[in-house]
Parts: sequence; C-alpha cells; structure tokens
Amino acid sequence: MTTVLIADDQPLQRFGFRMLLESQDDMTVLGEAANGAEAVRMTAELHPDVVLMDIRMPGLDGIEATRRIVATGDRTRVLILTTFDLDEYAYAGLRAGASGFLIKDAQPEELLSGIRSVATGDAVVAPSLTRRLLDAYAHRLPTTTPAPARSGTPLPDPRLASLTDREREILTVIGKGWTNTEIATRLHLAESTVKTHVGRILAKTGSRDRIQAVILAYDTRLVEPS
Amino acid sequence: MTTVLIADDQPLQRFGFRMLLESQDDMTVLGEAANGAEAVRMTAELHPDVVLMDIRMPGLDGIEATRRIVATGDRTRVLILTTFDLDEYAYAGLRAGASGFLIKDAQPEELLSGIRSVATGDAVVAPSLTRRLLDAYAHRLPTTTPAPARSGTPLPDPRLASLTDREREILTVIGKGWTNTEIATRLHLAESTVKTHVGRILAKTGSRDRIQAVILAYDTRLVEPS
DNA sequence: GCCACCGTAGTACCGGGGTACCACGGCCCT
DNA sequence: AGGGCCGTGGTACCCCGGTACTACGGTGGC
Repeated sequence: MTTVLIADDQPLQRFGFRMLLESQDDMTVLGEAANGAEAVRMTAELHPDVVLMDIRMPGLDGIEATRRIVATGDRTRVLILTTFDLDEYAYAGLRAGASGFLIKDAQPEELLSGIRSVATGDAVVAPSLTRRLLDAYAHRLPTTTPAPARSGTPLPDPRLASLTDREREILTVIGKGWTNTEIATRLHLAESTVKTHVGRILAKTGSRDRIQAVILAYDTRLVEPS
Repeated sequence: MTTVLIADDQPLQRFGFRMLLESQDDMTVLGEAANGAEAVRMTAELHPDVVLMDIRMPGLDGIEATRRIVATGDRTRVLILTTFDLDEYAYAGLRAGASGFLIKDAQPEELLSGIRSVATGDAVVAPSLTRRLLDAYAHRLPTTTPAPARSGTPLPDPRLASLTDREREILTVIGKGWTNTEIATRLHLAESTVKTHVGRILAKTGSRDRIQAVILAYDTRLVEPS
C-alpha cells in the first residue's frame, strides 16, 4: 500500500487527485496540504511514502517545501507536479531533491505509474522534459555551447542570443499572451520583477513593446502556432 | 437528472470534475471534450443540460466554443470555468452567451450549486466578480449577433468568420504589430475609427486585448511567421 | 577576496490601449 | 420608404504596459 500526501493550493485540484488515487486499491491518501508549510508539517507527522507536490503555492512554495522534506532524511519521496513545463522549475525541483517531475497535463495513468515508480525508489520525469533535462546536465560541466541543435529541436536564433535563460522563459510566456499580472501569479514573482524582466527583454531584442516581442517569439519559433 | 459535458484540455482536471459530478446522484457526465471544437461537436450530438467550459484550450477556445453552442439555439447552457478572475474573460464569456462564470479556485460545493443553478435556467457568477460585472453591464444589453458574413473572400478560419472584410484587414495589421496610430496614418483613418474597429474585433473574437489578437492572427495563419 | 552578472523587488510617472457611448452617411435589402 | 449592417468619426475615462531609476542577495569567475 502506497501512502500519499497531496500538497496543492487549489481545493478542486486536490479533490481530483484524491479521487484518482483512492480509485486505486494500492494507494491511500493520508492527507491534504494547501501550502508548503503545511506540507512539511504533515509530512513530518504522517510519513507518507510519496508527497504529490505542486510548485505554485502561497507562502512556502513547492520547491522550498521539497528541500526541507528531503533535508529531514525521511524516506518520503517527493513527486513534483506543475502546470507548465518550464525548464527552470524542473531544474530547481530536482536540485531540491525531488524524485520526480510531472506535468499536470498528463494522463491519469501516467500520474499513477509515476507515483508507483517514485514510491519504489525510481525517479520519473515528464517525457517532454527528459531530453532538455539531459541536454542541460550534459553541458553542466563545460561552458561550451552544446552542439548546434539538430533538426526537431528549436534552433537558437541570434536575436535571442543575448537573453538569459530566465528572460527566454519570460519571453515564451509573453508569446503565449500572458499579461504581466498572470506571469507574476503563475511564476510566483512580484509584478515589478516581471516588469524588470520584460523591460530588459524589450531592450535586448530591440522590440518597442510586448507585441513586437510576441511576434519575435513566433518568428523565432520560440512559440509555435497552434 | 442534470446531464453535463466537460470541456477542458487537462485530462486530470476533467477527471476531477467527472468524479465530483458523479459523486452526486442528480448528475451525469455525458462526455469529455479536450478542446473547443470537440465541445461544439459533442454538444450537438449529446445535448447536455450544461457544458462545463474551460477558456484556455488549444485550437478553438472556450469563448468561441460557447458562442457557437449558444448560436445553435439549443437549450444547452454553458458554465465557464477559469483559473483567474479576470474581468475580461468574464465579459467575453458572457458576451459569448455563457450562463455562468466561475473560478476554478472555488470550493467543490460552489461548483455543484453553480451547475444546478445554470441547469434550471439561472445565471451564476463568481462572487468576486459579481459587483464589477453588474456595474459594467448595467447599461448594456446582450447582443445576439447571427452575423450574415457573406464570404466574398475565402475565409481561412472559422474563428474569423464573424469578422467583416475590413475587420479582417485590420486584424492582419494588428498581427503585424502596428499600433493604432500607425494603422490610422497608413490606412488613412482617424485613430478613433481604428479603436472602434479594434474593439469590435476583440469582442467578436473573444480576445481580451490586441496581444491575443496577434496570437490569433498567427494561429489562424492570417499572418505568417517570417 | 573581489567584481560582474543575474534574478529579485521597489517607486514614480506617463502614454497608449481599450471601453463605453454616441453619431452619421451609404449601402443593400425588403 | 424604412430597416440593418458597415465603415467612418468623436469624446471621455481608466488601467495596464513600459520606462527610469534604485537596490540587494547569491553565484561564479578570476
């Protein structure tokens, strides 16, 4: 029997997870936490096999909560779930000691098998992230830029060369039409920070406003037309 | 017995909704749609009492799907669910003919009672939005626009169907990143005229701002990436 | 040990974008 | 002759986006 703790700030999301897990006869939900602090506290108390951890939560976020749970040396494993497959989240999550990283977009079956994998000590990463993750770790030692992007992967456009990783992430979501407020909320940032990022992106890419940036994101294939 | 169709692009979210609804003995889930087009098709086929509609979906979004469902004259009611309580979404959604507008952040009970209200013909709006909506709509009546839209030119995408030729022209240059002032000077128009056009385009396409319109222009291939 | 860069965050300000509302002439119907 | 839609134009108003600063902790390079 695999015991699970659900940590997510959205009640409805928690409900969905709980129903899904309890429909399986080899899983039990020990409890639900609405924020990172609760997650840490309840883990120390209940010792679940797996914590299903959302990243974006008020107060203590999922990354920091993961870090603290792992630091206790408890055998509890953390499986991180996010809405967006932003690389930086994956890096941060795994760096914090998470055993897995899945996107909420996944099929229920994937989630279940992910939990089972993590419970038995395996690690699991969303397919869409695996390659990029490997790439990132491959050139973590040398600073040399990894081979000039094979066909199939988004090719690096010179216009984006001067952007930092973070800025490229922000540009991606600008390209998806997110407002500054949305970016701030979903990425757990202050709006002033978002504005700083956006301003630098516009300056570096020579775009006069975010609309030009959206167009740039499409033209560089940073964002694909749907 | 209230019959419900769930339209959401996230499988896990759909699962949560389904479980929640089917735990009630006065509700049945007729089916699940993963995008707007599916939602429209399945509604025409299954005639549910209520469609639980997410706004953000690939391809045809929730607003446009709502518009089409309402346009059929069917007695199916649409209840829109979003993650963020952005006024613009609410406006666009209600303008498209939705009977309700709730935030996913809500308690399960609120969602259930919302569905019941909508099914019996009542309208329901998230508490956090109600006042602002009333203020905004106190003086405006719903426009049931069938729109003749004779297709003199080959219409590339159904989402643009309700636009007039002129509006499609304006949308094209919006997609190229022109500002209102630029459009005015280059097209020999007054800026107020441009604003009128832009406003109508946003309303008809359910875009909350010109950035969404730019994205729409790319997605519908009205503007090609360079 | 120091410095440059990055990511974060703040304040203050202004202009453009978007909305609401109104108006009018020219069409094309019936 | 009227009715509808379309394209045009106007005014008033508010809010978000963008700019221009400043600032500070962490990390990595030299």
